[in-house]
Amino acid sequence: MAIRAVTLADIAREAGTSRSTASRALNGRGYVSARARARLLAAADRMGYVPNASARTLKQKTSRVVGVVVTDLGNEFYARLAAGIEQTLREADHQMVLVADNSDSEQELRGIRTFIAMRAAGVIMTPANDASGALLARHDVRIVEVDRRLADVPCDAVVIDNQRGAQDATEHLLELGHRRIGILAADTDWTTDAGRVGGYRLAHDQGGVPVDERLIVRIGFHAPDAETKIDALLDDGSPTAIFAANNPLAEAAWNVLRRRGLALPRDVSLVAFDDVPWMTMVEPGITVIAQPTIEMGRRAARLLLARVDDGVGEPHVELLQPTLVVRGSTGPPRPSGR
Amino acid sequence: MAIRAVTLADIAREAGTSRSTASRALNGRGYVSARARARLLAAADRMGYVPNASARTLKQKTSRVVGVVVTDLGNEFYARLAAGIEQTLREADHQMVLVADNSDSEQELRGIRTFIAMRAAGVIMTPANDASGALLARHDVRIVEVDRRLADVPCDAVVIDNQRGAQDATEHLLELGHRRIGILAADTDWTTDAGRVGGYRLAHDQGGVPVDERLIVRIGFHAPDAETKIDALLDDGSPTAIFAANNPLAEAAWNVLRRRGLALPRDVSLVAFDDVPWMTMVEPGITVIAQPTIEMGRRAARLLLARVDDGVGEPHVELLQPTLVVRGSTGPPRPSGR
DNA sequence: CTGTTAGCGCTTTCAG
DNA sequence: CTGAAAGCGCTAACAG
Repeated sequence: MAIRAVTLADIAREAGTSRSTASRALNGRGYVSARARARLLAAADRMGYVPNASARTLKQKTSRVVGVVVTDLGNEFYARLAAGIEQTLREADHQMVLVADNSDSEQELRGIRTFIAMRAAGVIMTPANDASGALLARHDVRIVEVDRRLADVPCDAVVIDNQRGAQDATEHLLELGHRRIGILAADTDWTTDAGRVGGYRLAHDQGGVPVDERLIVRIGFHAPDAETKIDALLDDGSPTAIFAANNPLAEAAWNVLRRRGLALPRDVSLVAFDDVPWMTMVEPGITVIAQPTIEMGRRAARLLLARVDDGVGEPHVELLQPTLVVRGSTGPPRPSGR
Repeated sequence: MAIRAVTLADIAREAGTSRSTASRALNGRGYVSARARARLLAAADRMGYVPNASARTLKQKTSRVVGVVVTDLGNEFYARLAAGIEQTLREADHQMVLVADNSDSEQELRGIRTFIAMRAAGVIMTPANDASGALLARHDVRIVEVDRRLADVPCDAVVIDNQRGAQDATEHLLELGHRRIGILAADTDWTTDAGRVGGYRLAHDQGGVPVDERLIVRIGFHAPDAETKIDALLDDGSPTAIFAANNPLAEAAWNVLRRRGLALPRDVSLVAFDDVPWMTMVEPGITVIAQPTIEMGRRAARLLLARVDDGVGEPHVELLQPTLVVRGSTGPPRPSGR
């Protein structure tokens, strides 16, 4: 239909001005007489003018695109993070180009390169690779890390207090009388898992309860054998409670417990890190360490936007506090022991 | 750090060739001697060359960006759709810029304009506004509609057979003996809701069961009064079964039933359109019309990619079949009646 | 096989 | 307040 896209030159000609004046009028910067502006605006509207973002980006050496990389869009947690980011970016008239990396460094790096190629205004990521930060910094693109920290260059971040949350969860269990608490954590070197395992240990230390290392189970992301490992924990570790340090592991644990016919909390107590919908719907509801996921996304976006405006400066790190929500899945251990 | 981004000219100079030759070497199209190519590639690598996407887009009048607009990223269904799209796009070395429109025409149009500005290779959307299609067509950008159809211009689409699914759900209930089946559908003019309500009616017609219009309840997206309307249905319509035509409505219905202490399926049967994780975790599990959501996203992306390569031609519409999965939430109505 | 040339559409000094 | 001019980085004829 459209023989040729309408350009600034077209509307300038139509309104009888130069391209420069047209540019000023349509962007609202620089002096333009009211009359000229009105004619230009009318012409643009009439001709259905849509500015060419590439041309502008080429000239200005920066775009309104923000690159976002998350681990897995199919995981409710990351989906909500992305939802918060998108919302805030949209309100600020920026665009989100979203890449999932399945926690694979190579995928992440490819995404990052694309963002550099697009002259992204900035990048928000749940990092998987500490080299990405340096690459981005070298190309002068701003970074905000969210959920976890990894970059070996200073950058903004918004994270949850993982240690505090895990400590709360563990103390809650300890107070109920549990002495053999299994912990299920992802098999990564991420700050999230380190913090959560750390909080678990700390609570034990402070409570004077020794930690049996067999109770600490690391399970890879998307590992097919998650349930097997949980079964093994149950068989060999005799835990009276389980702390699942992320929502897929909580789901796996819950499924194993159900399959084995173990009643919550009578036979085993369960606490999860990260609250997702099913946890309030099952009976009993799951006790959780809730995190403000969408809000984390929003804040990450705001931090990035601020950084883009203000340029360099001290890194801002926002540490949000998680909340222990006690529901029915936790209770005292069986008096009998085992 | 980087004083100035390294450009094609830099690496051409470094390798002692012209920019054109460098361009050919790095893109692998056109003749380049093996020696020149090797030198160029080495130089690019050494200097950390990242091509400038805007410059390329400006020249070629098209990018590798695909615009995607979904209704609500916070809804599991749309998140999975996006996940499937992203995965396929990534494998084909394209980028997804993702916008949520909250089923608001104005938001959608803004997104669309952005995509046009970016010279997107194409757009995939769960449409909310029939004007978007025309606008995109005018600017010569390819469209794939997913989940529902709306555009007033011919375009590719991948949708589920809503009528078939709803008919299956309703027949299942009818066969169990239900005669008063409530249906909860979104308050839209979308093909999804029309198809689902249509299938519900059709099953009744074919079964020779009259439909009481009071049993058909339309509830706006994100309506705060969803539960109120469901309560009203229960109070005034005396349904023995409820068919929730999308997953948020299923969740709302389930919550209302639980609050009122109604047992599934003894007091009321429940069927949902769209299978999400909680539906297998609650007790009893929810009988659903399952749709291959991630696969729908993948197919939409493949369709778009094919369209971008092949240019114009007959619209391809993929109609996927949903599956009835019977779980515990459906059973015969109470013999007593009410 | 390679280099020259000519833009793509926009913004931004800089004179007027 | 406005226009002329230059150029962002890349690609695509085209002529050698």
